[in-house]
Amino acid sequence: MDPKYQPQQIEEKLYREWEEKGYFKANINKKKKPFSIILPPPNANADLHLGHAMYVVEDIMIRYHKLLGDEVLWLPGADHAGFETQFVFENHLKKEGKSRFDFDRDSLFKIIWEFVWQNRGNMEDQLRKLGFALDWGKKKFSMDEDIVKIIYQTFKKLHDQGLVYREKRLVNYCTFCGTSFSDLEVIYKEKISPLYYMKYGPFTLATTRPETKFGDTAVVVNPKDKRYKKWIGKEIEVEGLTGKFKLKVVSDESVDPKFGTGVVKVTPAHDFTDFETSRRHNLEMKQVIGFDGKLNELTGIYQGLYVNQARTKIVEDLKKKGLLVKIKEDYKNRVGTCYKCGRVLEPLPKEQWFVKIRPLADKAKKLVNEEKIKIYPRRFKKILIWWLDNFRDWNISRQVVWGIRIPAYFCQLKKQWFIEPIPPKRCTICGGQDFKQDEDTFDTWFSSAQWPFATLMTQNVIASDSEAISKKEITSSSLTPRNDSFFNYFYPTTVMETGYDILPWWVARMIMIGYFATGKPPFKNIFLHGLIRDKDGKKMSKSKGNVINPMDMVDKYGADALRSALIFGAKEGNDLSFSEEKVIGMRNFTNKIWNIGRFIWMNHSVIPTKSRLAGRVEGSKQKDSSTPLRSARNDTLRQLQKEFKEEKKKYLKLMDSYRFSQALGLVYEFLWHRFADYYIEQLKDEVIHGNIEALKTLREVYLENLKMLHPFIPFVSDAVWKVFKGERSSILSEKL
RNA sequence: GGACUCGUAGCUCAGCGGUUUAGAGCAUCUGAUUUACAUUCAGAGGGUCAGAGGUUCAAAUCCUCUCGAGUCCACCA
Repeated sequence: MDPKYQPQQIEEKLYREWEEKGYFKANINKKKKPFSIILPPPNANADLHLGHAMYVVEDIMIRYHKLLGDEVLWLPGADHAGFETQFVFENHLKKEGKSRFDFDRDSLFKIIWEFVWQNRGNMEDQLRKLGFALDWGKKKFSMDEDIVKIIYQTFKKLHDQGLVYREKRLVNYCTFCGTSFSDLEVIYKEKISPLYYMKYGPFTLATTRPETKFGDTAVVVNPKDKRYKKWIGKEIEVEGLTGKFKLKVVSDESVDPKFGTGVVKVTPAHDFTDFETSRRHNLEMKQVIGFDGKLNELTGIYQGLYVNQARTKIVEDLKKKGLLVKIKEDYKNRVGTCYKCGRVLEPLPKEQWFVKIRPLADKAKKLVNEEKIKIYPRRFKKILIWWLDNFRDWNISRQVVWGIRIPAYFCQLKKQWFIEPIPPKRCTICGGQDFKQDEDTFDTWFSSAQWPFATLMTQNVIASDSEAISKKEITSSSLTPRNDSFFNYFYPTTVMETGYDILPWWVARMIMIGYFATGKPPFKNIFLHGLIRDKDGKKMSKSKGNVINPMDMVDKYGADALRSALIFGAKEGNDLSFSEEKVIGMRNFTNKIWNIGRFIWMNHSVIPTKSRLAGRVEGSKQKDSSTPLRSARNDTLRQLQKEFKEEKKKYLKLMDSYRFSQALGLVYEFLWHRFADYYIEQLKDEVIHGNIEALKTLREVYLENLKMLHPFIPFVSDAVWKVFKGERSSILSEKL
């Protein structure tokens, strides 16, 4: 054994061995308890960041349950990450002086596919470097043919049950990125938006968006507002920039009489509140801004101007015409922006596919309330329920090429949509050839929402017992004969572990869609971890320059050090502060583990000889073999065994209640400051003089602790284990 | 406006199903070593546990309020 633990010489080789010997392979074993986790699939084309390294929490659970003797599955995969990936790719194109408009749909898809495949291997190698006990043979990609087939079946099932519908509605649309989003993708930013008070027929009203006035189809006031009561139901004539026009005055509770002048113009095509108002009052919708972000032909001389340009010009013209009363320049409001490019989003009316959330969310809520799905830390239960109560219908259409194309077809003859999971040869509606597939792709989260069951349903694993083989199950839609025994054994999965930041995006939707598709919750437990911050508790970001690359840490200090730095002293579910110093501290810990082993091994492997003894004893105090001391040593041994017993009991309790940080802290404290600093120091001379009893006790307690530490620091623990138990042994075939 | 998290040693944080002198890592200071490990060991300094009430024999821990930091959500036109 080297005097120093050198992870660089051990980790890669050891991981390869684990993989080759099949320690990570899951099978169907009805004699064992199944324990399964589906890895939250990283983007296929990106490198891992520290957030991904937090999957170490999952590896801890996986390895711990392996040690408990469960049949364990940790299933890896990658996500195509639709719009995200296309956005990255477009930036890449920009560097070459090109844009997405230089390609037709098919060739754009093809070059993005190639781009993704070129960048794909990195992520998997990085997960290996972190030591994750993933069952690589079962990895899936969200665009695998069989996965897509399942996504399509679910979509059809939702549609058949009236839970998917197509409707023209206001959606958040980024005119730069060229796609719509769901509510969740919108980032609201506080901005200074001058509030313009303008003359509007007999009224004065306040607006931040004068350029939308061409799309106004009514004026609304509060029904209780005495000032305007007499106008309700009447029609007014308004002098505008492009001539006179007439509008109805309606009343609606949503209007706050105290805001502005208490009169609001209604622009149903370009404002969410107004859209709702228009539905309540049956108002016409008039779109004056196009998907290119420019004003359209309904705006007269303003046609062709971008929204911001138009606003400036319209304000000038209003001034000239004497229609502008005043401007509140310092007015602040919140504006929806694109989460990728940061530009202001435009609410625009568009026909899209929506998932009807209410029935799905209600069922999901029941599962959570009845603890069919448990969530840790507990406080997130309330947050999850809040989301399930407040979700609105989910727009799943994206105008992005890189994605899973929606299997919806439009019959040109009957002007109707139909859904087919398999590309149809003929129109389902009229039997003819005249139909066209929807150009749009699914929101990535629509496929992610199906990840747990989709990945398990597409495994070709057959049960080892003949009973299961003879009972080949066929899917309800009978598209593909499928062996469901693997799915049945591992689903619902045991734990879904991910960051709390994607609770509504992913976790909630997996519950809703997973339960809909399978009649079971996709997982029994949810465990949420926090976000990683820098050593001053600040968010890591490229612009701040405080980003730490996890792979650098692995190269410098070893995967074990990085892993334990992410766990040690961090409260589950809370953000944690991370620094290189912390990794160094944990590297010292791995070295300590190594050296404790080295000490025991050195004495263990060398049978004490007289000359050796003489060499050692010379210069020391020479009192070790006297009888009173011997019995004192025996007391020490008993004390050690007692202390270890308590430690292990506490450890199991902590591990079982997901308090990994405390479990690691416990073993850290015990092994370093009790076992090494105290017990080894006490027994050192004894051991060197060949006290077999003392050595045996130290060895046993140490090896037990190695097993306990293995989930946290798999490399060094197994490396030392092999020294003691032989090259062909591994903690991975041990039991706690 | 709603919800949540946090305010504990110089810094970053544990501890919070209540109980002896409140902990860790890093940092600081003093000392040790022909050594399993200097990626080490022994020891020291450093905290009225944000503040104020309350419950209790007993509170950093439970309850209420106040102040401060941060996060998420919400149709202020």
